[in-house]
Amino acid sequence: MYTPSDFPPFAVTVDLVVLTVRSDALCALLVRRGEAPYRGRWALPGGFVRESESVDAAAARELVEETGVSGLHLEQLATYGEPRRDPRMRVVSVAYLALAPDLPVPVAGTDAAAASWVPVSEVSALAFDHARILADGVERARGKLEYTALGTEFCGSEFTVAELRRVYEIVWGVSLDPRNFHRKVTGVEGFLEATGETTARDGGRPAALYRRGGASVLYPPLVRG
Amino acid sequence: MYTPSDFPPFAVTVDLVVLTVRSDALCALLVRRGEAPYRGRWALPGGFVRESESVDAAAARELVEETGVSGLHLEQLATYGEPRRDPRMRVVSVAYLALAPDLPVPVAGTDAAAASWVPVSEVSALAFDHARILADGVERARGKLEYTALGTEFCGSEFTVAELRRVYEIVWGVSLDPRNFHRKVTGVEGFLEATGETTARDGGRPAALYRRGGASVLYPPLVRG
DNA sequence: TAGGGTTATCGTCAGATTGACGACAAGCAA
DNA sequence: TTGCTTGTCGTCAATCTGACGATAACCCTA
Repeated sequence: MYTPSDFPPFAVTVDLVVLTVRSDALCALLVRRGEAPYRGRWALPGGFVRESESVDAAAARELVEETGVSGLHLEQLATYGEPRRDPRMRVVSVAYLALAPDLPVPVAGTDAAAASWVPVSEVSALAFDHARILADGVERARGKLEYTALGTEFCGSEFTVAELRRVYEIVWGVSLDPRNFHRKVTGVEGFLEATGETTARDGGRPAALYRRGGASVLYPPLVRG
Repeated sequence: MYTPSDFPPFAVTVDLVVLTVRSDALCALLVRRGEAPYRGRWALPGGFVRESESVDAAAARELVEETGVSGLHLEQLATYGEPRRDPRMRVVSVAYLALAPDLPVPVAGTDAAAASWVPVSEVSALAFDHARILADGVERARGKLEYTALGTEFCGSEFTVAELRRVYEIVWGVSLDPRNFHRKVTGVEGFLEATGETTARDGGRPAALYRRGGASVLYPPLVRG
């Protein structure tokens, strides 16, 4: 009915673009490769999809393994399948984008020598085609902040409007008017949910604390700069 | 260095969601399967990725084979990799979205018994998980029309504002005010390029003909109904 | 050849949204 | 108490949107 020549065998992997905002910079989670090829180079975390798991499940599994945290937002980014992107064999990689709050130091994975948060502006010479995947992920994240409520994923469970604004400023690399930003995000139905509490952790007048609201799309969208 | 158990072999395929607007309906290109499994069922066109071609190239090749036309807009949609989505073996499928003008009758593919444009509202019982892939493609197309200039891809090389408006109305399933739509699309810089000619093919007063402009993103976006 | 029907295009106007920015509130430190 | 800092509310002009009136330019038919 069908023969092996009908479907050349591929290896299928997942690669993760995990982004966070910390120390006033947009950072990506990278691992240093412990094995050839590209031994010693920085790369995106990822791994082979197992025989009995879905591709999405493989991505979720790797994400928990790398960050030690579950429940993070995870979405498919794109699939990369150039014939020679891995020198060993034909590999098709499904990339995922995850947005995380400022997590503690990442866990060193099983097959990675080290894991670290690296500001995306300082990333250079990644293994394979991971530079392009990372760039695609950053661009997707920037776009997502405009018309979805995902900016809150970079914050903790409770946050102030100013903290959220700094996320936008850092991810987009622009500065936003605090008063207009405040009016906008508190005005969009379902974006933020007031907790009733305040905090003075940034000095100055105490700010109201909010939680993520139920809305996932923002209409009208926020606008960059 | 590595053993077969590290990377279980997968078959990798591409599936195409090819959409067009014809006879006042949003239609998808479907083929009737000539082989098991799902023999006789409608399915999305697609096929195996060859050993020496990239996944993107495989999608482009299939698109030309199925439509007989090259140069259509083609973009990655998503990748589907549930373990049992193909009963024969583990298959990961990369789906692509293509938008086409009203093409002549599609060409019957090599391994498909028949190919046809089917209104998406009348599609039922597709093979594999193709119903979900088609739904994802339609939803993506609807969204793309809001903030990109891709609506023009459904039109021929020259078209009137009213023809473009009907595309939006059919894809979104809403009705739009002709006067406001006209103001909007002719006002966005780079969206439409006047040819200087007119046509009266719809009866009534002759309408100005336009070509696609260079813009790919629409700012501000169009809004659904 | 004068209407009447149809579609295209321009104009108007009120309401909503945006961007720039003034003003005041509420904490901390000297 | 005086500043300094950050948060929040208000104002105002410019712009955009949605609803819709009016006119233009073709076809058809009487």
